[in-house]
Amino acid sequence: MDLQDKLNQKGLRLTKPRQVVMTILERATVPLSPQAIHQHAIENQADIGLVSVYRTLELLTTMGLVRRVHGQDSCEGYVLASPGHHHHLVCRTCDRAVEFTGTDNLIPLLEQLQHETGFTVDEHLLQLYGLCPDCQN
Amino acid sequence: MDLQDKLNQKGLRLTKPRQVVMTILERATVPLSPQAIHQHAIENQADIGLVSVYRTLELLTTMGLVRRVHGQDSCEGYVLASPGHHHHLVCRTCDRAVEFTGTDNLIPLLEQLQHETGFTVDEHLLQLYGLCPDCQN
DNA sequence: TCCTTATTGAAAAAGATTTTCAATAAGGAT
DNA sequence: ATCCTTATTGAAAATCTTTTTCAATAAGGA
Ligand SMILES: [Mn+2]
Ligand SMILES: [Mn+2]
Ligand SMILES: [Zn+2]
Ligand SMILES: [Zn+2]
Repeated sequence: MDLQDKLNQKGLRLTKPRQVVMTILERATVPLSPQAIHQHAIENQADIGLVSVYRTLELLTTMGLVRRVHGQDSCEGYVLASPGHHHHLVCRTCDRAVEFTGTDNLIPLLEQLQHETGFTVDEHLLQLYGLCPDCQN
Repeated sequence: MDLQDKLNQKGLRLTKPRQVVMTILERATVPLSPQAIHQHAIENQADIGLVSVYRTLELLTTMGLVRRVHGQDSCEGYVLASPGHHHHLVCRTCDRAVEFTGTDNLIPLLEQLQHETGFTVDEHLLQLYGLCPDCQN
């Protein structure tokens, strides 16, 4: 089922801005801010408004097609999200982000914490930072 | 070594805004935004400027005394950071945040990823979200 | 092709953060 | 205790980011 169907199914429409944002994110190797996405669009002769970039990112995020990546200091930007449980490993120098599959490494920790704190834990944010092969020299 | 010394050591000074921000964070149970901190200050008759709150948060963060906590959607705010390796468990309803000690649960995952991706991994961001005991009803 | 209405984009409004700069005060030196 | 240097403050302005409004447009089902 492609983007068109996923949208139409909910009474939503496949529009130029939505296609453009999606394509840009598909090609990106680093998390992109709304501004950066807008810039890319303009450079590719795709004349869409910044407002629509914001609106599209919000939509795609709630649809689970896009994920927000947090930087160490400020919030970095948005990346395409594969379906399922994933996290990101981000290069501190060039910002390149690779996705990795969530494991159950955390389960013992979660259980211990639920026990100790009385909290229930149902979501987590895990991001790793380091240097990509190219940036290690 | 107290805050005074830590600052003086670097040629920096212990000022009213810095004391006030630190005190407010010490008393807080939820991550606070710069605005929220400023508001607290005013309510406590401590007449400091919002600009200084920003500057102080940046300073305390680079000194490692304060940590920025990311929300699930937007960036939440700042909390006091105990020295050492810690993470936060945040209540999705009332925002209460409890700190927990970093464990070595992640080590196998890190090693596997370094191997598979060629990245070196030296930092990570881990935050857990759930419901605190009070908010479970 | 027509019709409904979701969506767009320009402009304005609202909010958040940073820069500037003269006035102030921290704290080492005398 | 008093000076002196200079780090720091805070008001205002500048800048940047995000949201709201609303008339014009264009998806896409009929
Ligand atoms: Mn963030
Ligand atoms: Mn996970
Ligand atoms: Zn890199
Ligand atoms: Zn709670």
